[in-house]
Amino acid sequence: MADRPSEVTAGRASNITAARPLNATAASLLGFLHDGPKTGWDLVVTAQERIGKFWSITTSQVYRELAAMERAGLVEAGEVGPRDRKPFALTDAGRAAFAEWIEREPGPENIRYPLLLTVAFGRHLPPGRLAEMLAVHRVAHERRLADYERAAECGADPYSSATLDFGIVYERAVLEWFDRVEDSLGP
Amino acid sequence: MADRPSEVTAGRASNITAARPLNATAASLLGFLHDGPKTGWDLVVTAQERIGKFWSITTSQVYRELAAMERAGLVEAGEVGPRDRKPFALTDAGRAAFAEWIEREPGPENIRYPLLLTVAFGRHLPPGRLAEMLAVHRVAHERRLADYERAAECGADPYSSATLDFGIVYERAVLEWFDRVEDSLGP
DNA sequence: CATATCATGTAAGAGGTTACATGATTAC
DNA sequence: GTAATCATGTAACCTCTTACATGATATG
Repeated sequence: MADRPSEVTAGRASNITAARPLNATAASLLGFLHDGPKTGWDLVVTAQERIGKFWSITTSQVYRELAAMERAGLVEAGEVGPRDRKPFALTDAGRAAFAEWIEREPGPENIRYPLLLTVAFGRHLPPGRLAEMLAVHRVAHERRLADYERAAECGADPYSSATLDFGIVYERAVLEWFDRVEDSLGP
Repeated sequence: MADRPSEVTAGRASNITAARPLNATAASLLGFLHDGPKTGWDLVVTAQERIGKFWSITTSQVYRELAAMERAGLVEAGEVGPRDRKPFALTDAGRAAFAEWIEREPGPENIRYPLLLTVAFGRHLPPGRLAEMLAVHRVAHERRLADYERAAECGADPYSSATLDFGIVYERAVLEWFDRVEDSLGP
């Protein structure tokens, strides 16, 4: 285990209090805890599987939010199990905080796609280099589409299907875009 | 004008040095400066117009990155004009830093769409409420698609067209998704 | 002369990433 | 026994957002 936190630079805590609305990442963790207690590790894995396509979460964040939510009384640590597994369970306050979060109007999406920046400034790049970059990203999207379509074959609950479907529709659109762009910027 | 920065808490400076590669936001600003000197304000407006669809930038960031890039010698302030307009021009070092940035492999995209989180946890919401939220977002996407299509009618250089085209393809895909989701989660 | 817009920025901190440290247990 | 993976976390830092402060100039 790492060093004890120094008093001076102890990791800036995530800002979770009763007064402020939850951030979406913390809320998601609470969401997953509705299915029963989970450890930080479990949550990382679950989040990656279930919302990783459109909401990336790192292990650092998970442990930080869990600690903050424990301080705020939204989750409760259970008994430490084998391999230091430390399960967290939802409290009533946590359930209430989640309910409040999910009632709120979801904010606007925000896409950050560095490749599009590169394309936007494409005139500063030899055409071949740009085509190369596009090709690299195209195969990544093809692969993802294939993964999603495979996942869609084994059915799931309607909510998971809906988000998976978003991924499929999105990836198809991006691939269509690659076709068009390779025509217009290629030769 | 605001208070002078205190020595203790002076705004954390953006970390731009010759040693590290530029961040994408700073690089974009340099990209726009290839068309001639611009003030912070100009850059905010230009960025919003040209890359705002897939790379949001705030005024705070612009002024901070400009200050950092000036310290690093990547841009040079010109004479202050009317209304305190302070134009910045690209230096040779800035041109070189941009060239280096755009040669790099662009990173993966990252989409964060809170609505999808809400859908993923939709079972915790009365169906009508979820439908309401979907409807709100649908009209936002319809509006954006219309804007993009209007913009596409007045042609532009191929690189701008390509990124605009991404927006169009994306918005159409999202609308298609709304159709499907309203079917599967609606009744 | 009042309001809108142009224009500059600071302060504070939330949220996210990267890199690291540590050790237990399972599978080969 | 050694490598992979499970599992917990800290430290450091960057990036981005929100809220605010300040004033000049154009427009009605």
